[in-house]
Amino acid sequence: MAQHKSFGRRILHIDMDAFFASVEENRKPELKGKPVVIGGMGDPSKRGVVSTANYEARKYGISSAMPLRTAYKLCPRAIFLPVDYKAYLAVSRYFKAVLLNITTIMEDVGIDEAYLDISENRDTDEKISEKIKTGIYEKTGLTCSIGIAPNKLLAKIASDMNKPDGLTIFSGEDIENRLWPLPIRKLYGIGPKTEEHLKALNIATIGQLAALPPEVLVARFGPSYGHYLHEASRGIDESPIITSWEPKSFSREITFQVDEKNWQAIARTLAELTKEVVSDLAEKGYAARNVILKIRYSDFRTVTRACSIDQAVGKEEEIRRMAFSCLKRVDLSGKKIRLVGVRVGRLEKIKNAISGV
DNA sequence: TCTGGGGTCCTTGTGCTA
DNA sequence: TCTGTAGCACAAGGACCC
Repeated sequence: MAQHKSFGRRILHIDMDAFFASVEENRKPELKGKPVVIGGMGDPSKRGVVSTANYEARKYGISSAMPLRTAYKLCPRAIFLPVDYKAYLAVSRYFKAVLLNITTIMEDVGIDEAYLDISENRDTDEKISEKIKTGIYEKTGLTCSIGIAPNKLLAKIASDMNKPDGLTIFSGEDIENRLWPLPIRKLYGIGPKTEEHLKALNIATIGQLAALPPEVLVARFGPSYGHYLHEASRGIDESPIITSWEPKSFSREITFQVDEKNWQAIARTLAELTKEVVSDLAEKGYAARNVILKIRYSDFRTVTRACSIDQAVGKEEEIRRMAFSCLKRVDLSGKKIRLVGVRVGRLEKIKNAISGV
């Protein structure tokens, strides 16, 4: 893992605007101005959730992670499309090439986001942003939002402040006036559960969180996360830009269209998923020491069973045998299964691997 | 009634060993 | 030999991210 860390940093966070939906609108101009929802198989009568909704669809209250069926109820006239990951990846490569022209100190964050360390760049923030926005628009026809701040935490919050096609520059002096009035959910790392916990303590804004003694947070959330919350609420973040990393696991999982209780169907699905995971391992040149099975029952209760060995393996029969030994330890008697998944971890790089990626 | 898929990291509980 | 404890590894679950 390559890390870049320095003091007096200028970090830029870039987030593509409604990325999947924008790519679709770009290649199908007839979609422009209409509500567009991307998710699952593109069929709102089937199981799946919203990956991205364009700004027109968001007016109806449709948002990411919402079940497609709910989105359909909110806006039946919306156009529902399946996720075409390959197409979005191709566009992603174009816009990241533009970023690499600015600096090679870039951290990839998924398909539509990135951090850049522009500390050594002599241009002004405005000039750099203009170069990026123009470059990306020329290459892809898409717009993006940019945040620039002394660290990753604040840069990310900044890029979200002025969407779409925005630029927000955040300095250390803005903590009190611009960070503290924001709701706690705007802080990276605070999800629905932590929000609930904090609301129970009458904490609704980042400023109120910053005013809490760190001991209270540590007592409530443990040393690691408690300390993180205290620092983050004060805009403190020393985390480095990570320009390269090794994967820690590969996984595949699938939700059945209708809950399944037939053992053979579950076993068949597990075998198929295992095959795909093994193909990932081979393609990326890894072997695994750990196999984890995941089962979700119809009541959404989720269990996992793991199995480890001393010597890393990459052959399908071996991984499948481990996955099935895990399956035997799960109670399936008369129970309906919603999801089955398999993950391989404790990866070891194989020498002389054939890797096309 | 509804709640995807592919990841990472952290916490907690448990069993082993010194 | 018994008991307590600390450290470690691992399994399982949970929270969060895009």
